[in-house]
Amino acid sequence: MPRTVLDRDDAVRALAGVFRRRGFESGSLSVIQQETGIGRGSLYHFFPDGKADMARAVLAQVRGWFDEQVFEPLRTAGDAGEAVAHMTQVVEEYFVSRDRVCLFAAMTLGEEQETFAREVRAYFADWVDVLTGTLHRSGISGPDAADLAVDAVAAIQGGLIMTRALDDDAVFTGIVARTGRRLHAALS
Amino acid sequence: MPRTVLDRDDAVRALAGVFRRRGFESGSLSVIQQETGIGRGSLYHFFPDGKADMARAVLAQVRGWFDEQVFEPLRTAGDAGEAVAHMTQVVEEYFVSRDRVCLFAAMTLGEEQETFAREVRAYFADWVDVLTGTLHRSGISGPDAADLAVDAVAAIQGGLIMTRALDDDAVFTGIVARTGRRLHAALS
DNA sequence: GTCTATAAAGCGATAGAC
DNA sequence: GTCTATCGCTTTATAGAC
Repeated sequence: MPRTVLDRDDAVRALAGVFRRRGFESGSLSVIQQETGIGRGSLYHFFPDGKADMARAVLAQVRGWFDEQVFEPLRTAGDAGEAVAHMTQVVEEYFVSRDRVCLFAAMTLGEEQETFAREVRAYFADWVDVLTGTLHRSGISGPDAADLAVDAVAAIQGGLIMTRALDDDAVFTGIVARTGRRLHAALS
Repeated sequence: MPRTVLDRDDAVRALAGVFRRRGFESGSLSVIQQETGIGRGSLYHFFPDGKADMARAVLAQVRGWFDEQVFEPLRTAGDAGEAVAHMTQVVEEYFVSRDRVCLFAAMTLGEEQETFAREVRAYFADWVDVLTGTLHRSGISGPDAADLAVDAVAAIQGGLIMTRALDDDAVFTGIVARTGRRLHAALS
C-alpha cells in the first residue's frame, strides 16, 4: 500500500475533479475516497468541517485562478482587444481541460445555492465588472460595455451547458470564438 | 388531515417545483413529501420506479410544454420575426415563473447526466434545429442560421445562470431582450 | 498525516392495512 | 389512492491507534 503523504493543495485539486465529474451533492465521501485515493482520516484532517469545507476550498482555488489568469490581466490591460483575446483563449482552455464544468455555475442550483451565494455572486459580478471596465476604458459607453460584458459571460456559461448537453466540444469553442468576435467588433 | 386525492399530473407539477428549488439529488423523499404534501405511498403508486421515474416524468412534462409552446410555433411560423418574438416572450415568462431554472440544463451536471443524456441532448438539439430552420427559411444561410440558433439558446441558458448568481431578474430579461434583438437584426 | 472501526442519522424503497 | 411502519443500505462525521 502506497500511503502517499500529500498537502492540502493536492487534496483540493483532486476534490475539484470529483465535484466537476459527479456534482457536489452526489460526490459522496466514499466516492471521493476512491477517486482521489485520499482516506477519510486525511480528508477530515485537511477539512475539519467536512464537505462544506471541501467545497469552500475548491471554490477558493478556482476563484484564485480566475483572479490571476483572467481578472487581473483584464484590469491591467493596455490594449482592450488583446485583453479580450487573452480572456477567451485562457477561458476556453480552462473549461475544456476541466470537464466543461464551471463549479461556480453549478453552485447556483440546489441546496448549496444559499451556502455559497456570496462567493458565487462575487465571482460573476467581478468577472462582469472587470470586463465592463476594459471595454469602457477603450471608449465604449458605460451601459453598452456593461451589456456586452454580461452577454459575453452568459454566452460562455450557456456554451458550457450546450456543449455538455450535445456532447460536442466544437459547440463550446464555436460559441467562445463568436463571443470574442462580437466583443472585438464592438471595440473597432 | 386533508387526505387530498390527486392525479399524476398534479404530482408531476409539484415534483417539478421541488426539483427546481432543491435540485434532483438533494430533493430527498422526505423533502418531497413535506413540500408537496404527497405521501410516500402515493409517490410510489404514481412512480413505481421511484426517483428515476419521477425525474423522467418531470422532464417529459417540460419537454411537452416546449413542444407545444416553443418548438411547434417555430416550425409552423409564417413570419420568422414574429416567431422569434413569440419564442423570446414565452421562454422569458416560463423561466421567470419557474425559479429561473431549466431542469434539462440541471441534468447536464452530476450523476444524473448519463441517465438522461438522451432526453437532454434531444431537447437542446431540437430547440437549436427548429430555430435554425425558422431562420434559414427566411433567407439566412444554413451555417449562419445554425450559429445564430446555438448562440441564442446558449445566451438564454447562460442568462439563467447569471440571473440566479446575481439574484437579479433584470439580468435574465435583459439578456433575452438583446438575444431577440440580435436575431431580429439578422433577419432584416 | 494516515488508517480503520464505528456511531448516528438519513436515504430510497417496500409491505400491508385502510 | 393514501397511510404508516419498517427494512436494508449509505451517508457524514467521529474516535483512537499508529
